[in-house]
Amino acid sequence: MTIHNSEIAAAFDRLADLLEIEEANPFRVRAYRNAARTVGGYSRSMADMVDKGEDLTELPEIGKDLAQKITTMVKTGKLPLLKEVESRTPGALSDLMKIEGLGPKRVKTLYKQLHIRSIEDLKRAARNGKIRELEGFGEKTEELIKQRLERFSGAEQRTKLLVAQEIATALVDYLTKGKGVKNVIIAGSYRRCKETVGDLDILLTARQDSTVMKRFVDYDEVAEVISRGKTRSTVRLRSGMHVDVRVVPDVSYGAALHYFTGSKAHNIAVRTLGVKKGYKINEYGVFKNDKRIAGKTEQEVYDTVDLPYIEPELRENRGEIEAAKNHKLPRLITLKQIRGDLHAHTKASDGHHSLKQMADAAAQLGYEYLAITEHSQHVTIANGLDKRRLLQHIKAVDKLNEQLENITLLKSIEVDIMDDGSLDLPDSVLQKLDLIVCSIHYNFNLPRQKQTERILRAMDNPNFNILGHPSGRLINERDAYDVDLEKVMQGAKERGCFLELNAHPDRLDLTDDGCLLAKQLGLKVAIATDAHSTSDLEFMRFGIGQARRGWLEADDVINTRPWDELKQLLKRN
DNA sequence: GCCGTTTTCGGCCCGACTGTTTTCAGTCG
Repeated sequence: MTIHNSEIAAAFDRLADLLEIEEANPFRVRAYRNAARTVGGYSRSMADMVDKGEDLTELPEIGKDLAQKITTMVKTGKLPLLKEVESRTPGALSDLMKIEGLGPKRVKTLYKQLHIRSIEDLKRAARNGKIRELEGFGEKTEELIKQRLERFSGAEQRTKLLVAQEIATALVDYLTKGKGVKNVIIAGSYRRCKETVGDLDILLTARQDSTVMKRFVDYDEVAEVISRGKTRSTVRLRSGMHVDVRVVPDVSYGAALHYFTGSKAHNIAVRTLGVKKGYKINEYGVFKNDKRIAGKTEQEVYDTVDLPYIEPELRENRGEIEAAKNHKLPRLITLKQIRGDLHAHTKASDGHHSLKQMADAAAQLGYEYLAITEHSQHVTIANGLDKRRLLQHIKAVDKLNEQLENITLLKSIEVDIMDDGSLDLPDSVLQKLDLIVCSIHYNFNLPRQKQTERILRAMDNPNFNILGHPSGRLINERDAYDVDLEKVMQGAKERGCFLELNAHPDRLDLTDDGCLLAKQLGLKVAIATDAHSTSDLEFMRFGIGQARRGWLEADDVINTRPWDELKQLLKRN
C-alpha cells in the first residue's frame, strides 16, 4: 500500500491545525503547513523518492526533521507525532477549523468551555443557544456559525476554471460599468490559471468618488454579503462562489495585483527578499522608510528585489524565484505558438459537428492542421469506429483535404487501449493513419503495476503515438487511475511516444505537476482539446494555461511545429 | 520547524474587516 503525497500533506495540515489550537510556536505550525504545501504539490511521489533513497531535505521547506517524518510515513503509513497530539487534543477539532469564521482560538474556546469536539457537537450547541454565552462570541457569531454549518459539506469545493470564467466575466462586465471605475482585473488563482479556483479575487482601480463597492454588493447574483468595507468586500454568490473585491489607488495597482495574484507562498518569498533589502512590500507598494519607491506595475515590484518579471502561472514558490535569480526562467508557451489541434471528434463518433465544420472552425483559429480522432469500436457508447468505418473515414478525410485550402485534416483515431495492452483496431488499418492517439476508457481500477504495464505494452505497438488523457481523471468527479506516471513517461520517451495534455476544462490531464515531470524527463507533450464541437476547439487556452503552470516552452510541445516537422517527430525509432 | 552573499541562533509577510469590545482579538487572504 503506497501512501500518496496528498495523504502526507493532509496529515501535516491536520497536525498544524491541532498544534495551532494548542497554541504551539506559530512558526512551527507554519513549518508544517509549508511542508504540507510542498509535499501536496510536488511532481514526484514521496514514496518513490524514499524508495530510491533520495535526499528529501533538497525539497523546499523540508529539513531534517520533516524528511524523517515523511520517511516514517512512507514506511509505516503513520505519523507518530500526530497520534501523540491527538491523544491530548481531539483530531476532529481540525474539521471544525474548516468552518468559515472558526480559527484555532475559537475552536479551543468551544472545546474547553462547551466540550465541543465534532461538527455534530457544534450543531447541537448552536441550536441550544450555548455559543452566544461564551466570552468573545455573541448572538451574531452564533447565527453565522449556524448558517455556515448548514452549508458545510466537509470537502472544500473548488470551481472548475471554465465555470469560474463564466461567472467572473459576467461580474467583471457589470463592475466595469460602475461609476468612476478604471481597471477591473481578476487576480488570484484564476489569473495563475489553476485548474480549479476556490474563490474569485477581483482587483479594481477607481476614482475617489466611485460607488463601485455598493454596486458590487448590490449585484443581483449576491446571496450573502460576508464583509463590506471601503477597500475590500466579500460576498457569496448564489452559485456558492465567494468573491472578494478590492479597490486600490492607481499608484498601487502593480503592487496590489502582485499581492492579490499570489500565490501566498510566492508573495511571502518575494516580501522576504524585500525585507532583506530593507524594504517593506505590501499591497500598496514597496516602501523604504515609509516612502513609496515602487508599485505602479508588477515589473516595478520585481525590480526592487532584483528579479525579472515572473509570469503569474509560475508563482507557486516551486523554484521560480531561484530560476529568476539565475536568469533561468522558462519562456512559457503561448496560445499563438500552437499550430494545430491533435484530438477532435465529429459526428462520425460522438461529436456534434461534421468534418467540414470542424475543419472550418480550426482554420478560423489559424491552425495549419487538425487531427480527427474518432473513438474506436470498443467505445460503443460513443459510436466508436470499426475497421470498415475507419476505412470510410480515411476516404472522407482524403476527399475533404482536396477541397480545403488553409488547413490539413490529419487522418487519425483515438484508439482504445484494451485490458491486455493491445489496441482496439488491427495494425493493418492503423498503419494507414497520420497519427494515433491511444486512450484508456475502461477498467480504471486495475492495480498500479498492472495499469502501468498495460500502457507500456500498448506503447510497444509501433503505431502508438500519443497517450490520450494520461490519468483518466475528471476534475471534481473522478480520480485518476492508479498508474506510475514516471514509468509511463520514461517508457514513452524510450519508445518515441508522447503524452497528451488534454486541454478540456473537465480534464486538464496532465496536471501541472505532470507537465513539470515530463519536462524534467525530457519528454515532449501534445496539447489537444478533445473537442466534441466546433466551440470546444477554444479550450486550447485552458491547456496552454496548464502547460504554462507546468513550465512548458514551445519546444516542449509537439504541436507548435508545422506538420512536416511534426510528421518526422512522430516517426518511431 | 526551516533557514542563512550579514546569521548555525534568532529571525520568520502584512493589512482589512467583523464582532465584541470600549481599544482589540480573531480570522482571513
